[in-house]
Amino acid sequence: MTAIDTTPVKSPDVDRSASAGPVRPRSGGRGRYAISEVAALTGLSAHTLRWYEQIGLMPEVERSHAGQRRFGEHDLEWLACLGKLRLTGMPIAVMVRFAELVRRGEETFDERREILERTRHEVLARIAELQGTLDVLETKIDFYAGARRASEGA
Amino acid sequence: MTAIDTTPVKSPDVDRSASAGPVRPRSGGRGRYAISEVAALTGLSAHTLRWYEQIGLMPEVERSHAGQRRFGEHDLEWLACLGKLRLTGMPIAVMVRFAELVRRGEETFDERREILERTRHEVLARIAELQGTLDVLETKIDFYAGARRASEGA
DNA sequence: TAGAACGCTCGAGTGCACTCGAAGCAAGCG
DNA sequence: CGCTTGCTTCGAGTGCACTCGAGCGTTCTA
Repeated sequence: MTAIDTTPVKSPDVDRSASAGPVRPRSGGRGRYAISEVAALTGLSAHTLRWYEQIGLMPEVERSHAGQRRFGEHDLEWLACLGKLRLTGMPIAVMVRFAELVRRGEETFDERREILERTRHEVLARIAELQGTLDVLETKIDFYAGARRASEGA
Repeated sequence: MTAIDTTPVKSPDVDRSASAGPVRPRSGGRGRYAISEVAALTGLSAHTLRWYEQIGLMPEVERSHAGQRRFGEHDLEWLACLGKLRLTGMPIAVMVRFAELVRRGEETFDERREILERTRHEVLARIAELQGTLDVLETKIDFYAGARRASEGA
């Protein structure tokens, strides 16, 4: 009951853009990924990954004996979660807040839910807005297409 | 046939946010609006309106004898159009390009249509993306709501 | 006609989300 | 052993879309 802080969005829909070739584990250990591997897997740059940790978006990544980051499966899942939140347009500051709540444990479930519900409303509003622009766009496209037909035919 | 460069999106869905009280015409002339009036009508700041003109987003606003801007109905329609394009998420640079094409006249209908079609695709993609995040969001919200019910009941 | 309110230009500043570079240490291969 | 590759920290730079301020002229209202 303590490991499910991330809400199990197990879908490995990790965005493989910028990945070149198969990712082979660098430092043996089961699910221990070097930063470059995680960069390849997530599409985020190594710089960005370090920055995420620095600002408190990552819980605190394990280090190798030499001090290098070793990301675990758990970290990858969390990054996938962050990716989804980022897609909603959620500002980094809110994601940081959310990450903080996750670190604090189960007593923050309510606030986490509130954040997600607010986000849901914003996403719905944005979708409606975009739907509205679609109508305008299509009207205009039809206008230009019509103008083209008119100047060609007859 | 020369006045319809804007494509007549006549819907006066001008966003009246930030408008305080009724807008009374400042400098008499039929549909001649001062910058503050246009700001109130569109929700854009006077600074932003000047900046839009400066970067070539506005065709070139008329001036009073003293050099103050006097926006016409045509300008308002164009601003409404820009507002819609902005809602699509279109970058300013593309809007500037579009404005330039509008100034160049009817021979640019094709490129205008292309821009709008590209935009339409992007909007559709963005909507799909947001729909995807909605699913995740709802799953997580349900999880937290469920956890709350579990800790309260039984 | 005084004075507040408004508008002008030009250039600098802001906030966001990265993105990059420099200097230096560490790992691992031939 | 030397070399490439990759990692570290820190701080500065980028691109976008505004946003603001200074300093000065104009216009409206009492």
